[in-house]
Amino acid sequence: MTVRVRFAPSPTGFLHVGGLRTALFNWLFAQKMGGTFILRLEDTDQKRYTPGGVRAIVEGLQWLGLQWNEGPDKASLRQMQGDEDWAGAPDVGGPYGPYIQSLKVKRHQAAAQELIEKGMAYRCDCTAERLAQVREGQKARKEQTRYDRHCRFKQPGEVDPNQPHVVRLAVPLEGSTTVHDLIRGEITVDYSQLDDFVILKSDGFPTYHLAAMVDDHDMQITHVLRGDEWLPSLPRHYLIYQAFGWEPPAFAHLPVILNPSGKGKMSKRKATSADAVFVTEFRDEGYLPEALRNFLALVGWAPGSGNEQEIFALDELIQLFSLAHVNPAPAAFSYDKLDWMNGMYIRALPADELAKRIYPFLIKAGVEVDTERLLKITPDIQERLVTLSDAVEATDFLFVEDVSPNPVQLIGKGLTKESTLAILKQAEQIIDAFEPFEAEPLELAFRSAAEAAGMKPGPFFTPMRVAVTGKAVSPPLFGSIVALGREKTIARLKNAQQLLAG
RNA sequence: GGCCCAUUCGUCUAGCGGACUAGGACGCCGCCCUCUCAAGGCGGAGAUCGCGGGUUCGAACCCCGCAUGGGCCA
Repeated sequence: MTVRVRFAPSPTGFLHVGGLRTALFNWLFAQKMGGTFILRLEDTDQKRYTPGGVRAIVEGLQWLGLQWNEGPDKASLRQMQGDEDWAGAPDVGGPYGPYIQSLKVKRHQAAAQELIEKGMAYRCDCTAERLAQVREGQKARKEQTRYDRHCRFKQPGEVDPNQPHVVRLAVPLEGSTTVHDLIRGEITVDYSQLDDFVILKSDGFPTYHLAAMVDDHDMQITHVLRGDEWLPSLPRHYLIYQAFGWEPPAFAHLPVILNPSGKGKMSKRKATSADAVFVTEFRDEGYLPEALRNFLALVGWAPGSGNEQEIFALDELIQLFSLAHVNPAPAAFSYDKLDWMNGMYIRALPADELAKRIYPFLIKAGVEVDTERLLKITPDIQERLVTLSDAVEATDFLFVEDVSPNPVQLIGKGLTKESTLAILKQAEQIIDAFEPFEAEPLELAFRSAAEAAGMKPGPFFTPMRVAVTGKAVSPPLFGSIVALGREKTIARLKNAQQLLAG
């Protein structure tokens, strides 16, 4: 049997890193097993739907390179609440559609009906007031609050199907069930812990429990890899499969991702405002998708067996991935390590490719980019970038008319105004006619100049650096000068001299 | 409150009964390299394997309690 897995997010408007990680593991597992990766939109809970939610999911997955084999087509996307439709909308489709939960409500209702007929579920018309009363009585007696199964033993027809009611699953009154998790092993739960939970709400919509199980079955899902927060409801899900007489898929519950502090689930509210949580934020801050993907693969998973590698090409990741090496313990999200990894990926990029990726970040920052200069400086800033957006600050001096050096920085440590002026003047003269106008020969020339002046290169270069780039910390000086061009360099050297003299 | 899951350096992890003087990575510290900043190289500190009991000739590894953290439900 071929493996079929699914990623089934709610279109809430954002794709959270936790969700992305779940998607990644599903995708990796599918690739590894030569299986099918399915995208399904779980939009049944109307409250959680926000316009643009589908888009956030689609773009997030595509950005990371997680293409699905089956999923919503354009027509059903258009039918969906909110009339989701945009130019880049995916049109994947597949034989087990629709892949949008709200479009299957009829199917879910029929499924509930089927269970009623089988005697595995029943209609319940208990009012909210009665339910509250029962709950309070239980509280007063310090019992577990749960539905008291009042309607379970009513005569057939006693609950009017045409009046508002819910449908509840008839949970076995005694005994226990053993559920299996691929990561944690067997878990036994006593039926007395479960109550007759609702599978169809009074508005006719299915609950998650019913809808997801029916859809998983309809789509012939073989492995459910989902967040660990679903583990407590696994017994209910087994019960639903049993009620229908279906064979349940294999389940694997992935550990949650915790805040960097390790306290509490990773969330926007708990994270420092600067910390990214949503996929779009990582993208906009200049993380490379391949770096985030590599990093995310390592939260909760490691190749194991003595393999200490951490940077993986995609095909290696697929090759090595295994559920057996998923760590069941929750893991804190380390921005430090992500930063390091992003830097590794940036340095591994060919320079022209890097320049291409940097370009949109400069444009977005309002920079008037001179492509030729960008191309020239890229190799010099490559090992200095943590994220792509760092390039804005690293290259700003190249794309403005003038810089405004700070006189205090201009006169470096151990220098005077006079000696600084002399250095700038000399620099101007050397650069004026220097050939070839390339970083290495320039550097050699200036090194001999420094030596002739009886100075170490560092202090000698400082006034030039500040004059040309406007700051004390910059990319390598001669690469910067070459990228800027002879004319502008000389103008800035003159400018700095004027600044000091005046 | 009930139930479920988890627990190895600050963090991510390797480890599946003897190979552990517990390995690697991020971060941190130091040195080297060096035109600033990085990157890179080398080295260092950092874990009585949450605690207590068992099982065993032998336990980070198996079992039981407890504690703590997390999650779900209310």
